[in-house]
Amino acid sequence: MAETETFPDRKRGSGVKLVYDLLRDEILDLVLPPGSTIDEVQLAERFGMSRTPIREALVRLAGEGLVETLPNRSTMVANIDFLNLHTFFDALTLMYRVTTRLAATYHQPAELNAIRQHQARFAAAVEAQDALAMIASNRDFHAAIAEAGRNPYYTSLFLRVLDEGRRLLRLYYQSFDDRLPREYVDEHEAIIAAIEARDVELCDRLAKAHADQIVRQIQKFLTRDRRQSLPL
Amino acid sequence: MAETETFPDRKRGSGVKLVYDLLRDEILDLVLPPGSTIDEVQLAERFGMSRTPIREALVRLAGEGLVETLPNRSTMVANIDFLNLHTFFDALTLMYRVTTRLAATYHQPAELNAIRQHQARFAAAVEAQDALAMIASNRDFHAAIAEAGRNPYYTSLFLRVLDEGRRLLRLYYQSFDDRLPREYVDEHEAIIAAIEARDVELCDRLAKAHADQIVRQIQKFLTRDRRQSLPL
DNA sequence: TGCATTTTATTTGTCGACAAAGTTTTGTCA
DNA sequence: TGACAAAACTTTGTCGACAAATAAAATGCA
Repeated sequence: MAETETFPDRKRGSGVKLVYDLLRDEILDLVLPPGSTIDEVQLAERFGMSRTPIREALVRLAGEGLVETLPNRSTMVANIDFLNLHTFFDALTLMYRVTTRLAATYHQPAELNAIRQHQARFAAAVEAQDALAMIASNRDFHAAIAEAGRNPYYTSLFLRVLDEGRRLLRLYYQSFDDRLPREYVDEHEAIIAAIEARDVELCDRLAKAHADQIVRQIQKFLTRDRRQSLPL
Repeated sequence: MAETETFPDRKRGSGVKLVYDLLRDEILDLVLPPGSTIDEVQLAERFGMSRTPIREALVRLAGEGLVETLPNRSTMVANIDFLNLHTFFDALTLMYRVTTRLAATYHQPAELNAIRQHQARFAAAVEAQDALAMIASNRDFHAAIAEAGRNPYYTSLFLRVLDEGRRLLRLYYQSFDDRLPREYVDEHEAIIAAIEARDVELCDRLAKAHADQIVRQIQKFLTRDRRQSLPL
């Protein structure tokens, strides 16, 4: 039997954010599978509110490409575009490099601290073999680096790319029994050190290597031979 | 006396797009000045519809950063952040380069054609000294190049940056009596040729030079000495 | 049975209404 | 007069209702 959610009385104006955040998480953690339809009325009942705030949350999600709305028809969770993954890898790599470079130049002590905290959480998640926490803290780690780079244009694109990556990584680790690699922890540490040393070129190289590593892992997963798992 | 707009019967679902497109244009052409407040009820009367579709259009505009919404308070046209223009220049330059490079690699004949058409309109606008048309077609020209590059992540960021640039350029040419420079026409032609030749490195250099040129012009405008125009 | 067409049902887009939050005006007292 | 409080007004966020659009079911016909 499913748990019954209860949403206590909330302040006027908080409903949209509540729905938005929850739907967003459910989409990115693949709780809502790509392509599945979203029912406004059902959500309205689930959250105990009218359709108006639900719709606003959906419009915002659509603006970020996490949801697709067909006119006069249902809105559905955005599909993962496996055919054009190379555009994703390309953007991911460039954004890793650019944001890490900028962080080396513009970071301030407090920001480096925030980055370290996310890294600590990331290391703990890897240690505990907690895939969801690892994916989330990895995203936060790189988002914090982008913040330190202080370019809102890059940050917003990077967040979008990282979110898309969150879905891919979830897919990846689901299929490999959630066994998490430790080399990322060390790579993160090296990146932190390079940012602190304000070594732009080293940051660039490390960011590129880090991106390549991730891209390679995902590609390995996508191109692996699935034939032996077919029943005969 | 102001012209009275009339909006004929429209199909169900078209209202949001109508409002969105019009508000967007008015914001980017500085018809709605940055910082000015937006009245939902007034818009609803103006377009002859209820507040619901107006609100949805505003939510979408907020998602693109063209409008800022204060909870329980008015929503206003986003301000231009003059203090952090360098982040804009940085992103603009990088996106010029990246999208032009990708266009050189991935463009197809039809797309090159579209790019040429925008360039023709751009040249005509410069010839006619029509600043608004020139700004719009310049944006379309570079957007078409991004399209040819086929990376939706880059395209979406680039469009956002170009839109922000539309406001800045409008400001620029308003203040200089809308006298339009012709060198951009030639630079555009060179870029087209480089894309057609699929010369990635040349595209990169030309895009960077083009970006630098624009950045320099805007900076010149922003830092010019305004003292002599003060009344004594 | 298989296909086209009408009926019914579901779902979306829009509306008018209303209450909560915020803003301005009015009123009171020092 | 000037500062503070109360009242009146404006604007926003949410709701329930309804009609247009689509999807599903039922019906008719060969």
